[in-house]
Amino acid sequence: MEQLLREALAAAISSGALPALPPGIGEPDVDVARPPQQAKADLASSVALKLARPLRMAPLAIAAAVAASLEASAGASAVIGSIEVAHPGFINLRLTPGFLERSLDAVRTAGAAFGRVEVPGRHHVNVEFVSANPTGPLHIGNARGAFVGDLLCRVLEAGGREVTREYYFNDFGSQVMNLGASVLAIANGTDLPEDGYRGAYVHELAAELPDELVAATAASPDQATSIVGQWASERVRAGIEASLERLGVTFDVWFTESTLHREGWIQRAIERLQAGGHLFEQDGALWFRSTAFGDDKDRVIRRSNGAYTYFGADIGYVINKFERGFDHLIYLWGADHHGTVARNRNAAEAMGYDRSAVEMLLIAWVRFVRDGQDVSMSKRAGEFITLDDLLEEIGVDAARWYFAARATTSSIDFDIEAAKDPTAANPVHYVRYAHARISSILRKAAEAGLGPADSLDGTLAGDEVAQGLAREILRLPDVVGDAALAQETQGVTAYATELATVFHAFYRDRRVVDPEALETSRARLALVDAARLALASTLGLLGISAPDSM
RNA sequence: GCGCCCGUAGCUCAGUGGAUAGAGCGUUAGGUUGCGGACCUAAAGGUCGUGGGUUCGAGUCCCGCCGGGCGCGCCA
Repeated sequence: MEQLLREALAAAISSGALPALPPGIGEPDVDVARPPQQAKADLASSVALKLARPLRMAPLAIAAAVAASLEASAGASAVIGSIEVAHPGFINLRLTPGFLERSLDAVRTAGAAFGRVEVPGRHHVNVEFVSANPTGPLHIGNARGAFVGDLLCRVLEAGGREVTREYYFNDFGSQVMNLGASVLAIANGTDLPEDGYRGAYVHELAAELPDELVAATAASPDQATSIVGQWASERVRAGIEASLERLGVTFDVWFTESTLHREGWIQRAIERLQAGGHLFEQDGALWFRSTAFGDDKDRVIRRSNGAYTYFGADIGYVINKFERGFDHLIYLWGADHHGTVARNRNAAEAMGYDRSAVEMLLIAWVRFVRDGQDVSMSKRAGEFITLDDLLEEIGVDAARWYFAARATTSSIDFDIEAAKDPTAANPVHYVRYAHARISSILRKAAEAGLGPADSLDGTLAGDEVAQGLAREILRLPDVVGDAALAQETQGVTAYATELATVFHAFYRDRRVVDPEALETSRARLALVDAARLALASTLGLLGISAPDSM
C-alpha cells in the first residue's frame, strides 16, 4: 500500500501536477496509518501534510494531486475502492470488497502462519531476562520480567527474528556460599550466618541433604560450605526452571558466570579495551575510562584484591554473546539497574561494537495490591510471595494479559482481584470467549454437515457488517509488525479486544448458520473461520490459550 | 545535589508529531422467542500535573517548576 502511494506520488510529480521535490529532502515519509473511526476509511496517509513545507504548497492541493494520480493508477483500481481527501490534508482510502475477499482467502490458506511478518532490523537476537541468582525461589518481584521477556521474544519471532532466550546466573559467588552456609547451619543446628537465607525453602534443602554430600563435607570440612552451596543452588535453579515452565516461559540457554571466568572472556574483553587505550590503573585497581563516552564516573573492572567486579563479568559476557553470532543483545533489567546501562553500552562501543546493538530495557516496578493494600510480602512467612503462589491464584492467561497490556516503563498497580476475575468482564476472557464461540459455531455447522466455503470470492460486496469484520481480521499483520518494531505488546492486547468486539457485533447482526440460506452460511463460516485464525494467532503471540469451549 | 523513569476519565491503563484524546472496569439507561446472554447498544465522565517554547499541527519534542519512584560503591 505504501508502495502504491509512493508510485502515485512519483506519478503526480512527473506529470507536472506537483513540483519536483527540492534537493536535500530525500525520500518523503510516505506513511500509511489507521484513520480515526469517524473518517470511515481503512487507511490514511498524511504525506500531503508532510510535503506541504518542502513543496511550498497547500496540503489540500497536494493531497488532491496525489489522490487523482492514485485514481488513475492501474495497479490501484483492484485494491482501492474510494479515495477521499479530508481536511487539513489527509488522504483516506477505502479498500474494495474484492481485495478483502482475496486477502481473507490468503489468510485461510496461511492458517497458523497468519500474523507472522518480516520487519527490518537486526536478525539474530539474544534476549537475556529473569537472571535471578539461584539462592531462593522466584517471587512476585520476578514476575513482570519473566512475562515481559517471554512476550518480547514471541513478538520478535513473529516479526521474523531469530531469538535466543537466555538466563544468566551466578554459580559460585558469595551468594552461593551464603546459601551453602545457611543450609549447613540449619542441618547442623548451629546459628545462621549474619545475613543468611532463612526462608522455608532453606529448611527443606537442609532436610533433603543427601548422605553422600554429608559424607563429602565431613571428608573436607573447609570445602563444606562450597560443596553444599553448589548442591543447594543447583536444586534451587531447577526449581526456578520448573516455575518458569509453569508460566509458559522456557529458556534456550542457562549461562553461568563461572563460564566467563573459566573460558577467559573477561580477559579477552580487557585485552580488547587495553588495545584501544580505554583502561588505566589506579590505587591497584583496573579501570575502564567510561567518562570518555559520557558516563559521569570511570568504572572499576578488577578490584585491587584481584577479583573482577560484576561489571567486569558483564563486558566479558558482551564479547561472548557477539562471538556466538548475535547481532542484537537485549537485556531486561529491573528499573533499579538503570545506573549501570551507560557503562555497559560504553564498554561495548569501546570494544568496537555498535552501541545501538546493545539494548537494555528497564522493567518498572509492580505493586501487587488487593483491595488497595500492598500484598507483596507474605505476612505468614515474612518474605516475598512466590511466583508459584501468585500463578496458582490468578492463572497464567490472566497474568500474561495483565503485563502484556501495559508499557514496561510504567510502574503499575497489579490488582489481584481484578486479574483473577474469571468472567468476560476480564478482557482476557472476553477475547478467549470469542474464540470459543466461533469454535462452537463451526462445530455446530459441521454436525449439520455444513462446512466453510473454499473462497469468499464475491460474498462481501454489499455487506458492511461482514466487511467490517474482514477489515479487522486483516489488520493483524500490521499490528504484529508494529509490535515487533516497538518491542512492546500493548498494541496486541488492544487489537485482540477490538477484534473480539467486532466479531461479537457481527454475530449479533448476522446469522452464520442458516438452513434457509446455505451458500450465505458457507461464506459466513469461512469469514468466521478467518476470524478464529486471527484470534488464535493473536492469543498465541501473547502465550495465552485459545480454547474451543469454556 | 546530579541522572533515569513516571504523572492522561471515579479506578486500572493505552495513545509510532497529525483529524473530535481511547479501552476495560465501575456508574446510569436500554436490548434476546434464533447459531454459546461469559453477549450487544447508548449515556454520563478529561484544564492530558503545571508554566513557557519549537511546529502548519504537541498528550507526544525542548526548557523550567510541582508531585511520585529508582539510582548515584574497588556491592551484587
